[in-house]
Amino acid sequence: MNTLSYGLLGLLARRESSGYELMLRIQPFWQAKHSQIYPLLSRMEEKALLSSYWVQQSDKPDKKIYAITEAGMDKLREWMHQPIAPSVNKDELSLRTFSLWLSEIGVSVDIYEERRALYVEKKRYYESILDGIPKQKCEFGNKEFSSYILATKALMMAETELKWCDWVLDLLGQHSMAAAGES
Amino acid sequence: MNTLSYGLLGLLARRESSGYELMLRIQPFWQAKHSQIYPLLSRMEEKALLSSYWVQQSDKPDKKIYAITEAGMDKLREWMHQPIAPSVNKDELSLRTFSLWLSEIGVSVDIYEERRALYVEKKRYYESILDGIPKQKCEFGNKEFSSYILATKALMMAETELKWCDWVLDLLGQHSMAAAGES
DNA sequence: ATGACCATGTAATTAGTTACATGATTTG
DNA sequence: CAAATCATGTAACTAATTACATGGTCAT
Repeated sequence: MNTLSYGLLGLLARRESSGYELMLRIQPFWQAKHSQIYPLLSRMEEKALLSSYWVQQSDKPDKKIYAITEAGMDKLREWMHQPIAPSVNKDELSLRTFSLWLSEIGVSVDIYEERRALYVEKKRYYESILDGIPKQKCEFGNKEFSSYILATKALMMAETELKWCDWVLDLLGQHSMAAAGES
Repeated sequence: MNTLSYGLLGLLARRESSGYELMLRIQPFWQAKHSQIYPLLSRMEEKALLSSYWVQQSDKPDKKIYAITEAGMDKLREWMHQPIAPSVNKDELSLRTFSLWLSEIGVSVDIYEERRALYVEKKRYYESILDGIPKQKCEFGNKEFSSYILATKALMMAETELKWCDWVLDLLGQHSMAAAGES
């Protein structure tokens, strides 16, 4: 049982979902493709941590709905007492930034403008998520509490990254102006 | 050539290093173990992107120093014009937080206290890194500029995560007090 | 003496991506 | 009419981790 499996159990402990839906639901926390999730769900069902049934749909393809079993809930509760691995971040932009001295300023500006737009979008997304969470339920013990603090974190992080992009773009702008003044 | 390889080229474009040192230097941007880096370096040397020589040491084990070749620099410069992949973040704490409603409050407090300590340490680390960068060199075009903006980002992110931990711990504290008042 | 740091490497396994395969419906 | 969304799955490959293997120095 890897971390992703426990993540899927956690999602299914809230509500049953299709593999496709689970793939979408887990994206904010753990980026995994459907080709990794489908075989995992099969193996978890073999171990009786999940059960499933097919739902016929007329307009869309049929779907297989997974639900967590009591054995699955036990596994999930067990996991809650295990040590937590430190986060793994793999950001190509950081590696690229490290070699920025090899780039022209115009190319650099484009890079951070692009990232900036991404974080503006992300910020809007998490703001809308937070709007959808009823605040009176945001207390420890409720499922909404988790969603609330996670969405808040994602929003805070997006805001910080956005601020950083703006700051970098400002530094790059200053440099361009100084270069223009010198010529 | 994967992203990690280009990251290693970027590090070596600044200064030559041993595999062990590269493993340490790349950690802030890309978490990779020595067992992944050593074979990669070998393959990059085979492709003539790197050259190497052994340095005898008396007190410590001998080491193999890698340097980037002109072909390696060309590859690196080429990469600078390629599209940048979005960042991948895999944080077990997020998955765990999602299932927090299954935990007791004491266990939850411990989890965020632990993470808090980690970010306090991280904040201190990046503050010391920033102290070590001469500010007059922090302009676009210098190698120091990259280090400066990357360390600033890491500091900003650590501060945000720290703020979030404090906020969560405050919410958990409020809950404990409310529970005590009710009893 | 126990563990951490330095230093390099390989072998076995698991995790994750890309590509293949299918096919209807909706939106621009 | 092209692209995106919904929906499931497998096959081939690459990336990454864990474990094995060695061995000296230094600090607690």
